[in-house]
Amino acid sequence: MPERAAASGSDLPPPPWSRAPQRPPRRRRDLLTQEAIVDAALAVLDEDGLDLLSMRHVARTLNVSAAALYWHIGSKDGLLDLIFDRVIGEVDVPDPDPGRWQEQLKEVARGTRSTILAHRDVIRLSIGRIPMGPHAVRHADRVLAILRTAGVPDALAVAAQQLLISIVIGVAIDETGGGGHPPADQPPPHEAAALASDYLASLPSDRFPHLVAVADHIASANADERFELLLDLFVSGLAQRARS
Amino acid sequence: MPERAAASGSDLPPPPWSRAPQRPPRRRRDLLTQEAIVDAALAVLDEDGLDLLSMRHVARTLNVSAAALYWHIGSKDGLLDLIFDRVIGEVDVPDPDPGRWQEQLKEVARGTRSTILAHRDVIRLSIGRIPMGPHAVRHADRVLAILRTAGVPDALAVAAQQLLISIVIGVAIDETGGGGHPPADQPPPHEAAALASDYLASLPSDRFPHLVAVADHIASANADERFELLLDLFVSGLAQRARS
DNA sequence: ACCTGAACACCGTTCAAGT
DNA sequence: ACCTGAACACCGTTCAAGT
Repeated sequence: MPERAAASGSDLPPPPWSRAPQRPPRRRRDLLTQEAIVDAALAVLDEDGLDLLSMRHVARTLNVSAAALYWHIGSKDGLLDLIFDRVIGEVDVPDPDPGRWQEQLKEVARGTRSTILAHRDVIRLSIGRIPMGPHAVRHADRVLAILRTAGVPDALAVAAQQLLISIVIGVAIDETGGGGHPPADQPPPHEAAALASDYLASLPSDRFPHLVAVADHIASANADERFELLLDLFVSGLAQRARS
Repeated sequence: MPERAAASGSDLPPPPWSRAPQRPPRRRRDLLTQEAIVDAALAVLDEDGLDLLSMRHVARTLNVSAAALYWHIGSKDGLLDLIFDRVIGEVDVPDPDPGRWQEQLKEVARGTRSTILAHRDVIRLSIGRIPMGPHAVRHADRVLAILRTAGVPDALAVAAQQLLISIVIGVAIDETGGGGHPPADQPPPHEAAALASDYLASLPSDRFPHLVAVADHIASANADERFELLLDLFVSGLAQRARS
């Protein structure tokens, strides 16, 4: 685990429609800081899931009244914005090495996937949030660096950078099916997979011939391999375009 | 818009860990039906968004007490399961035409994308839900039919079917950034895009040289084109694997 | 300047009681 | 069998009041 990228300081101009107030990092010897609140909230997110992430719960964690949080983070949405950017900061992107750009892209994708899986519910939180905090901006710049330094034309580089994220998120969503913090009473991941393929195999094969025929392939499907397959299709296809 | 696939009747065995009770479609001349509740809830989802989709709200829509819903759908999670499967049923999958399998895969992807964009918040609702209702099962079988009839080996077909969904969802999430039903006070989609690229262009170019350099490409990026690019990379790469 | 307590308008769900 | 009303334990947010 790399330490959180500290370079992108908070001295940037505020992104548009930002919902968290800009507060100096620490004034006196107060109990609360934006950072401390984000820490606590992220812990709740990881341990209890998004559904149990309430202002009151986070406040209880910090031995503070719920209303106290509002002075620092403005609103729950503001807090979620901060959490999102914090998590983005956890994935590190290598300095460009033009000869290895295809492999570097894959490394970024793998890193992104693994931090998503480390904070499974961040994916639900991220939907509808345009990533434009300091860490998000830094991340985008560094991925673009890999592509542009390798000679990928700008328009294609922009598309590739955005598609890469989409791909990783899409696959991660599929993988958290049944996993993550279940909405209610779902069984644990592997048991769910077993139940699922049992169910598929039990379906009437005259109505669903193909599904029943491949039920065992579904059961034995490996998420890592599938992800690598997609990365391969994407990156090698991209390289082909970049050449022409 | 095709009518909802009616073939997959409710005479299937219940999927594992189903959270909605199985109720006969309509007993007497009661006020409520599972179907009527799903209709109402889907309307609320489309018009007001997931955050405003509450049992009480749906019940108000139907001139019924909130508690009345529970007899029919068991829980809110059960209702969300039913909505999810209903929406899946809206995308239609063509009968296999082996000579055109690559184009058919793309058609399915485009159809899935457009029904997601027609029910933008369904994507948030879908996370963590394993699609295994009658419509989901039918959908999977028909996509597998296209692949297997074309001679794609089973293991690859299963991977391709799952990756195709992941890809579409991933791209759709990216597109609903700022759109959908905003968490709170975000600006409308195109205004948000303008604000975003203005912000990117305003960043210090010594710290984010690549991002600033391509800010205009980001502003003029076309979601449809990007989607088609990804489809092309995916499907043609897949065809290549299938041949070897 | 930073934080508390109480209040407002909501939630999902249960459960006795009605018909 | 189907539905209501009231209740329980929660929410996010605001706001006067304290220090």
